[in-house]
Amino acid sequence: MHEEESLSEAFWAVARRLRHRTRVALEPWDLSPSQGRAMNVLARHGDLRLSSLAEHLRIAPRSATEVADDLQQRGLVERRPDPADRRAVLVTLTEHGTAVNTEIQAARQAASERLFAALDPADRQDLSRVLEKLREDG
Amino acid sequence: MHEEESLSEAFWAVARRLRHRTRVALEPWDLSPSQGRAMNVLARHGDLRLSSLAEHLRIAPRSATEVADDLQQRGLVERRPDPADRRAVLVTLTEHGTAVNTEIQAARQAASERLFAALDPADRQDLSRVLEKLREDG
DNA sequence: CGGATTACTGAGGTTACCTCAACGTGAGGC
DNA sequence: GCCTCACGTTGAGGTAACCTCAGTAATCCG
Repeated sequence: MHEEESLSEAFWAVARRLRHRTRVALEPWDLSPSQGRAMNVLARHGDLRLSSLAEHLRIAPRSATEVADDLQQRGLVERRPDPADRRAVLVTLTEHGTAVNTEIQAARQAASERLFAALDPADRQDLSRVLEKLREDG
Repeated sequence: MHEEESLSEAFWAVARRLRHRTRVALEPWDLSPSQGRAMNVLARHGDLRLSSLAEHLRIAPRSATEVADDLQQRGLVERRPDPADRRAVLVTLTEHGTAVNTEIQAARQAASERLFAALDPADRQDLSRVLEKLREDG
C-alpha cells in the first residue's frame, strides 16, 4: 500500500534496466548520443539545415558542425547546399545512413522488447494505457 | 493494437519527462551524478570504505577519492580510519550530509510524484504491479 | 549598399570521468 | 622481522562530448 513511495522508484529501476539493454545493443555502432539522435531526427525529417539540426539536438551550432562532420566521414550523412538559400546547408541521411539507422532502431527495439516480452497481454495493455496518460498531460 | 512498437517508445518518453523533472529539482545542490549517488549509497550502508564506495558507484578508486574529497569539503561526508584495518578509510555521511540527503530524496520524490499524481488510484495500482514484474525477472 | 544570417574554423575551457606510476603506511604469511 | 601485498592518496596526463568566443566567407534582404 505504500505504492506512493515506490512508483517512481520502480519506474527508475525499470528504466535503468532498459537503458542498460539498449546501450549494450547500440555498442556495435559506436555513435555518440548526439550522433544517434541526429540519425533519427534526419530519418524523420528527411532534410535539415545544420542550424535546425542543432536545435533539435539541443546542442550549439558549433557542435552540430562536428557531429555532421563525423557522420559524413562515415558515409552516413551528406551535405548539400540548400537550393532556397545558398548560405545554408542541408544534411540528409545517405542510403547507407538510412539502412544503418533502420538497423539501429531494430536493435534498440529488440533490446527493449525483450524486457517487455515477459508481460502477458493484459499487463501490456495496462502499461501501455497508463504510459500514454503520463506521456501527455502536464 | 500496435502497442508492440509503442511500449518501449512510450516508456522512454515518460522516462525523459521524469528525468527532466528530477534534474531540475536537484539543481540547487549542484552535485555531480556520482556525488549524488554516493550520498545515497552511504545513507543506506552507513559506513563504507573508499574502495567499496568506488565499486558501488562503478568508478575508479582514483575518482572515488575525488568524489569523497569534494563531499568532505562541503561537510557532507567525513573520513575516519577503519578500526579493523588502519590502511583503510571509512566514509560516512555527517549529520549535515544526512539531512541534505533527506532533502534531496524528498525533492526527487516530489518531482517524480507530481508526474504520477495525475493518475487515478486504479492506474497507479496497475502501473505499480506491472513495473514490479518488469523489475525483477530476467 | 549595409547589416543580418548561415555555416566553417581555430583556440581554449569544462565536466566527469579514465589510466598509469609512485608513495607512505599498515596487514599478514612465514 | 622481512617480504609482499593491499589501501588510500597524489600527480600527471588523457578522453569524450560538449561549451563559448572570435573571426572569415558567402549570401540574403530591406
